[in-house]
Amino acid sequence: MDEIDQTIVNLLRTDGRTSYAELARRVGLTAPSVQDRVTKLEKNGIITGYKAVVDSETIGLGITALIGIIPDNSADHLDICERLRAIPQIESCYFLAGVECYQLKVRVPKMGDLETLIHRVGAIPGVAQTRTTITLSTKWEDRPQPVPPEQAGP
Amino acid sequence: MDEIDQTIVNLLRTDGRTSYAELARRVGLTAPSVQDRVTKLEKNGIITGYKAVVDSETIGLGITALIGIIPDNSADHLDICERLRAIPQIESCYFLAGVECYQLKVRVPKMGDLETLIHRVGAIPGVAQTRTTITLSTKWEDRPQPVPPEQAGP
DNA sequence: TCAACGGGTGGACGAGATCGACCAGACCAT
DNA sequence: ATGGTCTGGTCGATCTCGTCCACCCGTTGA
Repeated sequence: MDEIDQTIVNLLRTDGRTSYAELARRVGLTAPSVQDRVTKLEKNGIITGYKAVVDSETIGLGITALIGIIPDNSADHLDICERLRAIPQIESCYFLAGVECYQLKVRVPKMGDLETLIHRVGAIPGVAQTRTTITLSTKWEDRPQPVPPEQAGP
Repeated sequence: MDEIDQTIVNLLRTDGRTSYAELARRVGLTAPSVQDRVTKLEKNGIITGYKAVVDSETIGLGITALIGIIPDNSADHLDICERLRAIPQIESCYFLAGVECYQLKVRVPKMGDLETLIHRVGAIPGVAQTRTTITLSTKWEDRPQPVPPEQAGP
């Protein structure tokens, strides 16, 4: 993970479809060696995939909400996690340090779908309470910040 | 935005580097017509970009936190938003319906950086209070859900 | 009926991806 | 020093892919 790798990662994070030839031009290497580096970055789990970014509203997922979950004492977190994962509308799921020990980011087409979803989450065993907040607008999302310089080892 | 477009979008959301030739095979068209469709999807703002997905921890952004912002009455939201946007560590920013009218998702290398960041956000004019929650683990993030079927028009 | 049009196909050509062979420097044990 | 090995690069050949253009075919509307 040298400086060239960082540049490659930064380029791919802002445009995931950049060709190897183009990357090669940017970093001053040849295409095969860049391809080799990218393959290694993927193998080492640094690059875990590529995604098209889609405007949620225009594809009919106009409503975004954040749902906090407060568990009860008997909560089986493996089970909760598994059941949450089975709900496709939950796009992100964070395990938090706090009373609300999960936060979900969900997207649905209509308010009725959100209501259904909240009931479904609330019905999961171990979930004592949920707290939902509607997002009025997404200012921005998943903006890639540059890879920080490698910190010196111990 | 017919069924074929939906398939293309779903494929590109799960693998943004799928070639046109491969997409063509999947949807049963030829490469040029698929390319044409993708270009139109991009022009119409349905596909807004492509990103490599990177494992934050391995690139040195091991700490993820959620910061809620409670504004004071004098808050100038355009100004707040602009100042927040200038902070690179803020990867996402949602405007919420609630007391905490913004929620930020931030990533930093070390705890010290988070402290600095919280102070910086707290110092923005119009920000009365912040509430930070550390994420202990990210169960999953930005999982693409399939494009919902086009709802019937009015 | 005919022209225009949107959306598709097929072919041609240049650019890109990919593979193998080869090369240079770093490192290590002899 | 010397030779072996390893890593990471280049070069060149080949095959695929992207991209442009001409053409086709069903629909629409005058």
